[in-house]
Amino acid sequence: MIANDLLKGTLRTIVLKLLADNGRMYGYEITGRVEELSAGKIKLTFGALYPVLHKLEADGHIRTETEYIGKRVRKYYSLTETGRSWTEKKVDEFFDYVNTLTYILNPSPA
Amino acid sequence: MIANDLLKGTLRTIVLKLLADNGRMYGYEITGRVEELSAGKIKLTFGALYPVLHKLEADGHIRTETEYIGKRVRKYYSLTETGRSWTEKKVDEFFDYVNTLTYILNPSPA
DNA sequence: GATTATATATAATAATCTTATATATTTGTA
DNA sequence: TACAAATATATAAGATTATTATATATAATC
Repeated sequence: MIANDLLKGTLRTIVLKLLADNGRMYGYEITGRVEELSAGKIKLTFGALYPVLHKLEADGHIRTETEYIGKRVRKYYSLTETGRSWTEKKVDEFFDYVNTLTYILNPSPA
Repeated sequence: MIANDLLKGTLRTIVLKLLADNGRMYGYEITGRVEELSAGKIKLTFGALYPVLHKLEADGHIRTETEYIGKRVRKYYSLTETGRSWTEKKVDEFFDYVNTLTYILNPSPA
């Protein structure tokens, strides 16, 4: 498992990108997908996920639909229009930051 | 300037790596070097830097020497033995995390 | 003489993540 | 059929970490 302090700041971007790629997802599904895609290296806990989802919704980046599977409520999250363009921006920012840091952290830069 | 939320979790690693590459540095110098190496994209503020330096010192990863330049005190920070190996570990962890996230955030993964 | 750059540092606040807790349904197994 | 495990939501207390504001002082430049 990767040192979790690195997750900070990128969690939101991960969630946004997953929704962009998969249309709509529910919370439990998201944590599972992250664990799967990261080969178990990233564990996204609910205590971190739900505040992020609620914040994104409050900011208008995602919307929710509630469905019943039997008697159980399932809450689907999907991107809004603004959320979609914001996701692109966030992903670009991440790679931009990685390029900068790669330069700084590269083995013995002359 | 890069969205600063990405700085979280990596600030400590940046500081450690700079000290590994430059032997010893003082606070003001570190902020300048980060701005220089990142072409102004990363602004490391003092309010963030000093708590990190003091924490690293308290944890035994760095040590300090005080010198007088005229009447002005200058405090140099340098890595300890444990700090040096810890730096390598932290840098490796960063690149490991980047690889994982690059996979997740890559444009439309099938 | 005034401003800018150099140099340290703390405190209040905000944002974000971890860990613990609560609740309830569905499925699989012994 | 009873129990455990998996599915599914969510909040709250606490810890960590960064932002912004503030304080202090010297050296250099205009």
